[in-house]
Amino acid sequence: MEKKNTDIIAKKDENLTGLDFIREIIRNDLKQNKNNGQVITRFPPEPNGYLHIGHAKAIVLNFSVAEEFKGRCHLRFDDTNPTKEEMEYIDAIKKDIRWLGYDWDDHEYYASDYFEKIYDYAVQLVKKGKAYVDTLTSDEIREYRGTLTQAGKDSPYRNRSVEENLSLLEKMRNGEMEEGACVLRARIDMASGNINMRDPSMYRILKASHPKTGDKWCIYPMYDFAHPLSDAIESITHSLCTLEFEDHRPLYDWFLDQLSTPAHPRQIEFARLNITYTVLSKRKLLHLVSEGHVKGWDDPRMPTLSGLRRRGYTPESIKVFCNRIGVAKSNSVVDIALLEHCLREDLNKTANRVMVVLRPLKVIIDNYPDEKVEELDAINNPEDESMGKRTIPFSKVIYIEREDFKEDPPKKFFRLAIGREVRLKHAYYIRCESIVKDEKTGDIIELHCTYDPRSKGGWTEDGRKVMGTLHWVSTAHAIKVQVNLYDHLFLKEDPENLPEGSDFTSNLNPRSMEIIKDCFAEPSLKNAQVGDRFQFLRQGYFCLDPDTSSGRMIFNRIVNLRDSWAKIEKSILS
RNA sequence: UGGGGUGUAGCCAAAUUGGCAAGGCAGCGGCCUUUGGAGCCGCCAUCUGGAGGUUCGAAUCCUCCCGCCCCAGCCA
Repeated sequence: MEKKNTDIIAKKDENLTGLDFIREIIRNDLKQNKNNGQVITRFPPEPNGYLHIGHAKAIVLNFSVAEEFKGRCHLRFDDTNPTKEEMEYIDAIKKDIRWLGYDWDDHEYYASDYFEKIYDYAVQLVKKGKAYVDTLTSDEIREYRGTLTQAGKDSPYRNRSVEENLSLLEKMRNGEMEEGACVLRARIDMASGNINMRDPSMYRILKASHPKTGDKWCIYPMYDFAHPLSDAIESITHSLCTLEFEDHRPLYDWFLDQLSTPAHPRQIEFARLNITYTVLSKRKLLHLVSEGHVKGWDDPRMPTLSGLRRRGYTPESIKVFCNRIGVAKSNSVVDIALLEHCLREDLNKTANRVMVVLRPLKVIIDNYPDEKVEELDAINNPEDESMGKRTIPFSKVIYIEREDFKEDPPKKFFRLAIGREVRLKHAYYIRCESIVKDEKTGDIIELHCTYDPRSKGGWTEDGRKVMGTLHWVSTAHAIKVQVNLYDHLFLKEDPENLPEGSDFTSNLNPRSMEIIKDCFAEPSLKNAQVGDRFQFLRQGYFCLDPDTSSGRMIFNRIVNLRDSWAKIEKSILS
């Protein structure tokens, strides 16, 4: 038997608990057979900046709701303000949505596609006496609007005749009026407690060239007028937006009630996403880019989708995250640890393991033959055997991680120290016999070790217990690579939490990026392609950056591995 | 006495609409481990912003109080 839309269990990823309130509303609408059982949503970005993970929440919501209820989701650019919008952003937005894995077929629309229709609707309102041209200055309009606690008062031009309004509106459209000389206003109620209803502006004069319509128009509709009409023209059934538009809803409905449109979509508001240690406002992100605090919109530290992509985030992890945080109406701040958890969860299953030494310390294995090289077997991903195996060259001189040796090992440190034995992953047990220091600085230059030939592959039959396992790389075979270590862009959980007089950039983390130039990677990494993701054993997940050139590979750290030793170390210190 | 929202654990967030507080993250123990990764097991709200009330029974209903968020663009 065919499934009805209402039978669909949403949120496939999650347990079968209640639907979020939006899916609940839609299900009920469907039960009552509203909209002929159709569900059409839309994602309406303004092309004035890059998409960030907050938009991803809206994208995932709109597209997955549409899919779950067998409807569709439109992509519509809300391009009603040519002074801020650019083609560059349109292209970037499309690329980002596709990267997330969504497809809008041919339902790609622009509010500007509807400018003619929207204008006609405006004329209708004027004819009904529900809109008028106001020649008050913008300052005067603000004064007349009143305050939060005091009613506004009517503009002296509020009662112009329909004929005069019509001719004035036409003059606005024809470019016969100066920018700022007048606006078209809805005639609603200057005493409303809801300020949005105090005769809001519908059209303003902007003598600016538009990325799509060029110089065809010199008046542009305001969001509050264009949005409900665009939704209605596309027969959107559920228009999902963020909480700050809640008190615009009466206006949204007012316009649609006054006009006879093909549909009257239902606007539903949900809480926008906030994440700890992160700033998610286009204005602030633009500021970070334009003031050079980051290297661009796609800087791997940015929460933009292009930044996350370059950093190495998988689209899958972002979608899982968006589903896991839920959709509700209370303002919330999600712990960035949840995002990182979703990332690791995905990468753990999909990323090949390789060995890379970030801060090398030379180890000479005294009892290993000088010229001998062995090719040792290594599994690519212990989570998934089907990802295969590779070999790694082993020889007398290797690098290990500097922090894996300690002259004075603290309690619970079970890595290398003089007289101790550890396992080299996939290779042999080695014991540290002596160390060589720089006479002047006292720095450790190299370690002398011996290996146990019976421990080939990393184990022995005698059941000897070896606690530590280190990653390593053969010096003669290693390739030198650059590694960029990233950390949170902001020092404070809430970057907006500032002392009086300073701005959010004072909370920037000065150590959000650390570049390590001379790292040594196992030779198999030679074949890596830009965008490939790996787990550097015991270090974290890394992604080959597009700045990589033939002479220099650059890896971005996507996220570190959970590090329980770091916690132990911290508790020992305190 | 401006309007609109919202309060469930450190952070998100459910609770089939009055039936006895899911789940995830974080944290904490333990097991396991050729990654101090992963995995596995256990613990983590006598209680839903507060105070009253209705009821056999309240996070859900009523009353009052408190906190937090949004709105005074010719931005979206």
